[in-house]
Amino acid sequence: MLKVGRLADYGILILHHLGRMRPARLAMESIAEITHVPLPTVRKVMKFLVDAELVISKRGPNGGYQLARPPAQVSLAEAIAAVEGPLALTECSSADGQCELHDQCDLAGRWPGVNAIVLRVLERTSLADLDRFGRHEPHVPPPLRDLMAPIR
Amino acid sequence: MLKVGRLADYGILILHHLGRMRPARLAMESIAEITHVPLPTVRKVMKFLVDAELVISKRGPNGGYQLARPPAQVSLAEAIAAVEGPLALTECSSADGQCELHDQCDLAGRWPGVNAIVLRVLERTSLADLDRFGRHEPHVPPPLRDLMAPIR
DNA sequence: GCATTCAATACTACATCGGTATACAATTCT
DNA sequence: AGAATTGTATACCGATGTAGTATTGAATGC
Ligand code: SF4
Ligand code: SF4
Repeated sequence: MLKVGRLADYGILILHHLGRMRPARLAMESIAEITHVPLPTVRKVMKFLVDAELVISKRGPNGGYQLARPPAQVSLAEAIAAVEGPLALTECSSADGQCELHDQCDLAGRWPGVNAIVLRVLERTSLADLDRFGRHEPHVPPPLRDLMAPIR
Repeated sequence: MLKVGRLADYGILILHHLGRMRPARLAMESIAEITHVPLPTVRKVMKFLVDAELVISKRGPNGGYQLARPPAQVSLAEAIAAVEGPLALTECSSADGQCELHDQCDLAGRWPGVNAIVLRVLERTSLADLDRFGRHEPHVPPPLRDLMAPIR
C-alpha cells in the first residue's frame, strides 16, 4: 500500500491541469468538468491548495483559480503536503509526534533518515516532470536519473 | 502524511529485532515483551511476515520465529509489502486497479513511473541499513548516497 | 444591485485500521 | 500416550479517518 489519499491525488490532477492552462484562470466548475472530479470534492481540495499558496484564487465574475508558480517549480511533495499534511512515514519520522513507544523503541531515531530520502524524491519531481513520464513509457526526470539508472 | 501503517511499522520493528537475534529463535511472547507491542497485535503481524516468508516459524516447546534471511537482504519495501500489500501510491500506479476516472484521466499512465522510483528507494534500504542511520545522525546507506549527496 | 464565483462550516456514510478474544493445530518432552 | 508449549486461524469490535455532500456567507465586478 503506502498510498497517497484520493484527495491528494485529485489535488495533483487539478494542479497539473492548472499548469497546462497557466496563466489562464479556471473556474471551479470548469475544473470539475474537465477533471471529472465531483464538484463538491473539488471545492474541498481547492481550499487546501489555496491555503498552501499553490494556487491563487479570485472571486467574482471571471474569477477562478490560477497556478501560483510555473509547473516546473511545484513539487509533488508540496502538492501532497498541501492536502494531507507534511510527509511522515511514521509518527517518529519528523518532529516526533506522539508514539507511546517512542522511548523504548530501537528505531525511534532512525526513521527521520528514511523519511528524508523519500521526501527528497518527491521534492525533486515537479508537475512538469510528470508530463515527461509519458504514458506507459517512463522517462525519468534528470534530477533522479542517477537513482533510476540501474533499472532500465 | 503518506504514512506507513502502524502494523507495518511494528512489522519492521520486529524484523529488526529478529535480525539482531539471528539466527536464534524468539517466541512470540518474548517479541511482545522486548518490543512493547501488545501481544495480540504481534500475533497478527507475525502471520503476515510468515506468509511473506520473511520469517520462519516453528511450533512446540522452544519454538518461535527466526528471520529467514540476513538483515542486509531484507528490504523495507518487502517488509511493508508483506503487511500492507504492494506499494501503490495511487490506484493506477501498479497493475491498474479500479479507478473510475482512469479512462479520462491525464495522469493515468504517468504514475507508475513515480511509483517505481519511490519503490526503488525502499527496495534499496535494508534492515541492516536502518542501523546505519544512527540515532538522530543520519548516515545514508551507499546505494542511496548519490541521491542524497546534494542535501548535506 | 445583482449576478457570479470563491470561502467556511458542519454533517454523514463508509472504509480501514488497530486491537482483542477464542478456539484450534502442531511439536516436543516425559 | 499425554501434558505442556507454542504458533495458526477466524471472527469480531470500536475508534479513527476519509470521501463526499449540503448549506450558508462573503468578496468581486459590471
Ligand atoms: S517510535 Fe518506534 S513504534 Fe513508534 S513510530 Fe517510531 S518506529 Fe514506530
Ligand atoms: S487515474 Fe487519475 S484519478 Fe485515478 S488514480 Fe490514477 S491519477 Fe488518480
